Amino acid sequence: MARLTNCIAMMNEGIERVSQIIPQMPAVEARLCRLMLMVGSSLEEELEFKLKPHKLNHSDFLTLMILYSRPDGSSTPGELCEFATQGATNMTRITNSLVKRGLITRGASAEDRRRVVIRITAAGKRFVQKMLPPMFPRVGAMFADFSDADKRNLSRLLSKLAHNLDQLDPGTQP
Amino acid sequence: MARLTNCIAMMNEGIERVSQIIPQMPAVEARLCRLMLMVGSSLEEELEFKLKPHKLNHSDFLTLMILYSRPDGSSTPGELCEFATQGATNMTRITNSLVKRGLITRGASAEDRRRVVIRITAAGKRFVQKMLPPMFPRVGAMFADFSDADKRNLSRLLSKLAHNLDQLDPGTQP
DNA sequence: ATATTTTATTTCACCAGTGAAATATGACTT
DNA sequence: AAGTCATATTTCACTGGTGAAATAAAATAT
Repeated sequence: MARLTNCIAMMNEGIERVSQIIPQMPAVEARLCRLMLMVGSSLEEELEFKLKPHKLNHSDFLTLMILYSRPDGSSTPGELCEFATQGATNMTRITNSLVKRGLITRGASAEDRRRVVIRITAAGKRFVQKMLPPMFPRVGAMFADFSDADKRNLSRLLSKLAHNLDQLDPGTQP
Repeated sequence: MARLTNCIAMMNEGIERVSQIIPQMPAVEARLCRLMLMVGSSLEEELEFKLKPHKLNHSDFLTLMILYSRPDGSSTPGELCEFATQGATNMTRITNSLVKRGLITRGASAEDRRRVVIRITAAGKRFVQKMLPPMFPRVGAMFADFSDADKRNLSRLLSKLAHNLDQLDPGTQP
């Protein structure tokens, strides 16, 4: 049975009831937030499902993909934290785990001894090149009935929301 | 500085580079997925930020809100798991924590002794009614520059994606 | 040249979440 | 009536994530 759409229907009912009790609640916006969070959770679950056979989780995968996408295949824990929206603590743990699997290496920085240089290995690159293609059909299938205009619209609306979230964020205000 | 939009820019570059190495990658769809995940993460962070003064996390809040929105203010752990997309293990922990704070109660079911009835308390209702209004301005601000058509479009596209995810999900296929 | 502040990463102890197993109960089959 | 299977929840041991503190190094101020 259709779980996510069911949950969405129940969420709609719940928001409807709460907005009757608290009429000043911005129900349309609250509902959009909730919908975003639910779809996001489901996307994450779908990604973790695809990664499971490779014994990777989302964070491992993202870290590896960031390194793979770099021209020189390297970065630092600090940069990886920023790109992957992870804490330093956790990036240490993630990189430890990937080093252990021989997918990346950890080295000293020539210009700053505080820094660590993380680099994807040849085995890591092969691992990514092997892992990605089987994921493509399901990624395509998620948007099977989206027109080009739909995709552009979704992109525009999400980017706009991202910009608004940046304006709000207390953590990044100067 | 604008963190999320910066990460998005870097993600765009990364996807561009990977799609040059692996031309058969559905880059548009991969980018939309990644964008969804990033915006979702940021929404979650924004929500956790709003909840922090109340010493609640997202799961506690959602569980409490589901109970608050029910006509009779009650549910079972099994139902709560379904609505909140949580495991049974974690729902035990979440409900234990909310019981401890006096926001909900745990009782026996009259018709099925395997079941537990979770009910929001008067204190829990007051807590919700006090907690929600200060959240409204920032919820509204997230969509400050969205037209009504934008909101309807976002809703339509997310619902469509949700439906596609349900079609894909191996966990719920009959 | 020295002291102070800032930055980068790791370690530690903890929190939120999970899968497997245990327990109790209800439904179904024989 | 008894046995088997399914359901609901909790417990246990673990994983992935966090904030605070520790450590080392670089930048800045004096």
